[in-house]
Amino acid sequence: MTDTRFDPAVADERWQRAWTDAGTFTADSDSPKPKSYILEMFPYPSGRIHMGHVRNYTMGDVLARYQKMRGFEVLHPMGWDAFGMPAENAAMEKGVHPGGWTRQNIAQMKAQLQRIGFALDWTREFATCDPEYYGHEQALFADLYEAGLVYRKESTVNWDPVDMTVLANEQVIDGKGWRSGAEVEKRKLNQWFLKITDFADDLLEGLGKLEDWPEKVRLMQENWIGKSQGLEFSFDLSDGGKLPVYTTRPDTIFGASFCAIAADHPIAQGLANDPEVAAFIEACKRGGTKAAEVETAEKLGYRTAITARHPFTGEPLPLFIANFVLMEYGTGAVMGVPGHDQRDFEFATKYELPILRVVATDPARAGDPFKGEAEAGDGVIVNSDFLNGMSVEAAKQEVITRAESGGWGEGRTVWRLRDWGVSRQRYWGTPIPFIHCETCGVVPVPKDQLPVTLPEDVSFDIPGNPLERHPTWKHVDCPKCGAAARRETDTLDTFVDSSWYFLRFASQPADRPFDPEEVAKWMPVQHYIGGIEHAILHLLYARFWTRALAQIGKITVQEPFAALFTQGMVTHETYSRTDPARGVPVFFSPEEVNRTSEGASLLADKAPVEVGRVIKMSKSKKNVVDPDAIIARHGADAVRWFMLSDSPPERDLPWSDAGIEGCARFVQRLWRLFSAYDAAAQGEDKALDRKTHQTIAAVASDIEALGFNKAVARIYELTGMVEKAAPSASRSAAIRALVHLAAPMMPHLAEEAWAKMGEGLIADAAWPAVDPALLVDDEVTIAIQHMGKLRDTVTAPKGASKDTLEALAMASANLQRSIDGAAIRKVIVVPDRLVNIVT
RNA sequence: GCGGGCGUGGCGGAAUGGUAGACGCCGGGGACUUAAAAUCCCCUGAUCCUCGAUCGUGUGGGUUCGAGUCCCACCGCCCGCACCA
Repeated sequence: MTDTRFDPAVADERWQRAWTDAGTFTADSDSPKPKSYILEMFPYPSGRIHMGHVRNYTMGDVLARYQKMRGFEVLHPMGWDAFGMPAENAAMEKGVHPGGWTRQNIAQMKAQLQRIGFALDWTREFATCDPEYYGHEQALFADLYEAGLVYRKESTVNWDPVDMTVLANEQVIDGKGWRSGAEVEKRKLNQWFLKITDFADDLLEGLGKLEDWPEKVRLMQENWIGKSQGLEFSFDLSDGGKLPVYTTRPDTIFGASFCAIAADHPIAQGLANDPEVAAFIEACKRGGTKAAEVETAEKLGYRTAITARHPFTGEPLPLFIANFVLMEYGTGAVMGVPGHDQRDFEFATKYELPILRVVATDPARAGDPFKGEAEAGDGVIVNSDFLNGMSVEAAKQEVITRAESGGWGEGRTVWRLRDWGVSRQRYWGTPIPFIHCETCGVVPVPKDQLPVTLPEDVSFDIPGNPLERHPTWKHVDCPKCGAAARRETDTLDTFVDSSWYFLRFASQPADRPFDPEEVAKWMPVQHYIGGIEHAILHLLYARFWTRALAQIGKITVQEPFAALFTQGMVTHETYSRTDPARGVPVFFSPEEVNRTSEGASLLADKAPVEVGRVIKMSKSKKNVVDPDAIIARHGADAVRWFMLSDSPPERDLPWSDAGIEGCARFVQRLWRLFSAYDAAAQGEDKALDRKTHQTIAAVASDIEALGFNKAVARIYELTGMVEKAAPSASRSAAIRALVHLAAPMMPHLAEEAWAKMGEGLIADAAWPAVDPALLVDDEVTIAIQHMGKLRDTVTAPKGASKDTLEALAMASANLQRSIDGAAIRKVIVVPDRLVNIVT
């Protein structure tokens, strides 16, 4: 072989075409092989692939290629989460159509992904904005409506009066619309909801079985679902009314010294004809909802003339309207127990209300004063009549039992999770397939009329929903009575689109969303890989949607993703200078900067720039490296190798020029080694055989555990050893093994090498078999310790007896010098490991 | 405030309670070359140094023959949630 350099510019494209032509990665549902479904979170088509995508998809790609080599029929698809606001923003800013803009972005990004050589089944590609896709989604939505899992209700939303649209909470910044900057209003609108709360218990329960999900994500979902158990009961009010409250601490009921209701509680509203009350309610509304504001906000209350009668003592408790009580949670009213709730403590201190101790560490301390804060911890109930001496847990039960038998309250489970509002006053989304008729009410669009497609002729020159003001689109006849009716102009939250796409990848008949039997062959997804930012919303919605479809009999699987992996971000240091006039940093991109080991300077003026922290690549900090440029320069395999090296996949990966250059060098180094392959070499090299087989086994288990950085390190080790080895049959076998080990990670290089030493495509080859006999060394290094400190090492045969090892150790001069004649009290021998002498 | 994670060389990081720093990057020295690139070899935690020794995994304790790893307390950084009764 004469090639001394591997040329990715030629090889990458050659093998990408070879895989496409052979249909290498086309998944066959009818294959008798065991199935493996590998999925990465599909991208939003923003226009460019970024390093985060490359890292995400490289990990999935290694798994997919490895699984294929292990004999699995692999489904590894790709598509586009194509609806959403950026397309409408582009339409407004550039005067382009959202559809055209999105399609163009998809074409660009697909070409980019193909240049990285991912083992994707492109025959299953789709975009959520394809009418074929969202039409099936509309059908599923209608099915869920029929099953009672979709409903409409009036709810309060964030309304941007300038853009004339509903905003998600995340789009409200300091009370203003993120685009328009206008003061956001609270509006009551009729909205579509999905009944996710029906599944709250099941979604929570299911988390316990997701053993291959990160603990962190499970906890985040658990907190989000927010199950709490307590007592709901009613106070009799002095004005003759009743006040239902909810508490998780019924055990502290004897410590209650006031009641408080939310500003938008009906009782507070009823008092609002008093101008003082009205003013207080207004003041509460003005209070910000931002985390920082909430934390520092003072507890404020308005004392009404009403009192509430304590259910056990009969004491009258003052009723306050308070700014810290939320109408959305529980009953919008609380009993205040200042001794054992920090908020109530602050409130009681300000308004000089009694602070009673009803829980103490032991009964003798029932009179202890509080030390400036509430005591929310466990203990024994005191100062509480019949509850005295009980544990907190027992007292909770006792109070609930008495309330239930007395008929004035009952045990209740309350969830933090709310039903999922899916209405968006937007154009670029799935039209909600319903028609509003004066006489028939809300009528689903008949299935044979789906999809309800988006009109093409829309304008974005003025704010608001283009569907709403389209001249003809919304005017339709009622499917039931035929009278003139109005089409729903809201579209679905794009999270709906991503809640079932993995099912459509598994099976895509034309006439139905998916085929249940086909889906059952592939689901659940074996490895789902994506960013931690989707820990709650997307992953919770997808789990819910899967359950909902199972409940209405569409599928049998309950959990969509058997294992979840959340990968770290790709980061880069930042380069900046402080603008002397405005005092703010001005950032420079890596291309504008000359980075040396000492520091960094701007290429333009040679003057230094400040090297900032290593943070996530972002346009605003200009610390972005474009994958295309890197691939053009170093080839796809070097980039893939970099993505897998060094950092554990769940942690952040700092990008560096030196790092990618090192990877490119290693690609060439491997190429030289592969080029030196000699099929005819003779002779055995037992040590190398051992190393080869140990490496094959270790790389396999590392990949299976997604420990790509460790697999990479082992490949480096074996490479080093093979390079130093003399020619032999063992060395040739090691080189062949290395091609296989490299194949999932550096597929183009591996194919190029395999073309010269093997048959067919390495992508189709089997993972090399391991000889168990070669996995164990016949010689081991034994550590010789004195008092646990290393004094010497010695080589011994594997499995040597304890006596042999002890004798070997005692013969060590270094050990004897350390012992220095002291009496030996104990000898610890760990076979094949160490000998420790205790004196 | 609540919940979670992480602290190991100049850097990214290895290490079933058993030789800390595998592997990579950076750096230093050398070989080859007219020269450079490429490649190859050696060194590279700190201190004292001749063998070798001492110290060393955020800090302080503890368990153990032996602790980066287990336990307790603390410090720092990062992430998520947050007036959820």
